[in-house]
Amino acid sequence: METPTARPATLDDVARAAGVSRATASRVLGGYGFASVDARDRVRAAADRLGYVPNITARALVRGAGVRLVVAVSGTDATVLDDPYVDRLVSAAARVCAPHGVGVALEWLPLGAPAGLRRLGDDRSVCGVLLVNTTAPVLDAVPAGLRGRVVSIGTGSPAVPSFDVDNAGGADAVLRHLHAGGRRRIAMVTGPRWLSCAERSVTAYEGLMRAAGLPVRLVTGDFTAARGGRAALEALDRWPDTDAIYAASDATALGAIAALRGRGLRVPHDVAVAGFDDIPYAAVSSPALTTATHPVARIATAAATAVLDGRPVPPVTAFPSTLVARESA
Amino acid sequence: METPTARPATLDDVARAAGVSRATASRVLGGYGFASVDARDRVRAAADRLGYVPNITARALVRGAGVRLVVAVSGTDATVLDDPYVDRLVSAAARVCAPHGVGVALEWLPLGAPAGLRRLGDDRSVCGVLLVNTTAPVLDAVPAGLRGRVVSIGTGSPAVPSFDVDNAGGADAVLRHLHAGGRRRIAMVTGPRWLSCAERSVTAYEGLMRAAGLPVRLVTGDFTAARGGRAALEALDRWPDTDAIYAASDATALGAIAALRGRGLRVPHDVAVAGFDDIPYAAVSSPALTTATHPVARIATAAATAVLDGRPVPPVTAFPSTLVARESA
DNA sequence: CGCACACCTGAGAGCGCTACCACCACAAAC
DNA sequence: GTTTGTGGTGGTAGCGCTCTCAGGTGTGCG
Repeated sequence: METPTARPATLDDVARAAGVSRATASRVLGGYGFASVDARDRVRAAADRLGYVPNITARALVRGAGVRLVVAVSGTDATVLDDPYVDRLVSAAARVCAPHGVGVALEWLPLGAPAGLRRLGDDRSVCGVLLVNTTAPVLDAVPAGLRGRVVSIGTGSPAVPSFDVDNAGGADAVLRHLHAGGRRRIAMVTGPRWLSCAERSVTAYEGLMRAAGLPVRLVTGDFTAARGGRAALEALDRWPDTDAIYAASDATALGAIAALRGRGLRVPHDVAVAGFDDIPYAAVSSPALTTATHPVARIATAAATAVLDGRPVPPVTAFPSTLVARESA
Repeated sequence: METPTARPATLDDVARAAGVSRATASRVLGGYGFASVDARDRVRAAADRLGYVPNITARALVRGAGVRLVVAVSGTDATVLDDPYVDRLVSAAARVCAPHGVGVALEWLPLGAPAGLRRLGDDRSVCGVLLVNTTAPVLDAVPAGLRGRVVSIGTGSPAVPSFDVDNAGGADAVLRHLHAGGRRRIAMVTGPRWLSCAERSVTAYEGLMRAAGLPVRLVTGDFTAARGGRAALEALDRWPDTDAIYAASDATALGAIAALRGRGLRVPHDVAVAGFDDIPYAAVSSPALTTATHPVARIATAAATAVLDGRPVPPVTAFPSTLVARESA
């Protein structure tokens, strides 16, 4: 940490200060090839003294490596980026990427516009892509040049490995809990129907209901609280004897509870409500929300790590979801 | 979008395809200097045909520009990064940075360890820093090389411009609402006391209480729901006649409401509770939370834009906070 | 002694791009 | 005629780094 020069130190500066060539300095600092103990010490001391920080940009250029990881969220419009779920994903990814000198960029990937993905594939500064809210057409549009550098959070495909919570397992756990609590007329407020990974919990719901000889009552939601409230009331209007609502997300569930309360119904006495995600506020809502865990940060961390490592990854990595029984159901 | 070559097109490819020199192609695509209409057309057509995407890395290297924006969150330990507030900040920043080819990295900046900031200043790949949860010592440690590329979210200093919500104004609005509702024995659950920007609402609280001849009742929190619950009970134990709690964050307020309910107290009948932030779940909690807005995304967007633009910025930019009166107070 | 095989080092090419500079053609002004 | 633009163009240096390659020096072995 020498005198504060205007210009940050370069590898050349370090090499000169250590009395070796740039190649040797690079070898020492890069930890590859041979270097005598003496050279090693001198280079390291010089680097330390000058406050040398390798220029990631130059390294990336020569190595042909990328320098940013793009979180691409598909959806019909850019409001998909406003979701707290996306916030957590991006934040966790950014945390993983920081030590590698990689930055995270957040982009909206319009549904049915494969040009965006193609551009990402032709962009050499992109070291990887995290596809969020993927659908099959999006996965089919992944250019060959991107293979191995792209993973999906949610639905996967043979070409694109996926990381996700075990949607079916979580739905299963919640619905069994509802059933064990004596609920029989369970309506489900879904996520957006075009979102293939969200459909897995719908499928699980339908399967379980049919197997138990119970009625299937589906109302479409979009993971938001506002829509959740409207959807819950819609369900009650269509099927007044509904005694439980299974919401595809905690936000939806919280919205449903508020709407039910607004109509004078007691939760869980009149209608039980359960969600999915176990967001921080689920524990402190009134009534405290029964839900299933969704380890978003762990999923994002694993996905980002996979892309950064570049090692082959199993086609599907499902993170278990466990029931959190509280008061609302 | 020609045949999918294994190697993404470079500027050389485009120049060759257009029958001009690399310099001319660069000029056309970069939109600077002279170029004949003919050359312009040919270059643009070639670029389009080859699916050319400029390599940000190479451009950054030659321009001496950075390629990532670091969100540095100070705190005693890395758990500060788990805050939903940080998630929103990072996500909004990443959204702003994406079109510029800049990625966002999230780092923990240990309190009292200026080496981290110094390293950031010596890192040529860093185009800017967003300091979060700043304290005066951290601001004093900002190296000269970083000046003009660093802004603070929260407390500022003469050398580092700041962007923040109008903490005092928000506190003021909430406390006046509490007072207008007849509350007189108002306890405040603060944020972490070392966090200078959070202290501004404490100061506002103290000022207002003193001016109104009301007792000052402070309990320390840390913005989390869990701590908020414990702090609320602590306040009630120390001052049993407390009729309102002003929480420094919505999470704190939600935790307080849950804890109060657990003790058989009714909100707002027995104790009114108000928060600060207006998070999405404030509207759907039971009772719906009275709070003041905190436009986190707008703040982060403005801060990131300021760093990216590199233009001088006023020392303090305060975003107004407005009261959102709901049921809890 | 010759040869192989370590270990160690520096020269230098080149990643893809920008931007400085020299240059050319042509027209207008002196 | 010469000078001075002015629009258009290409050559090329060089950003900071990695890594190949050629060339050392020293040791063990036939």
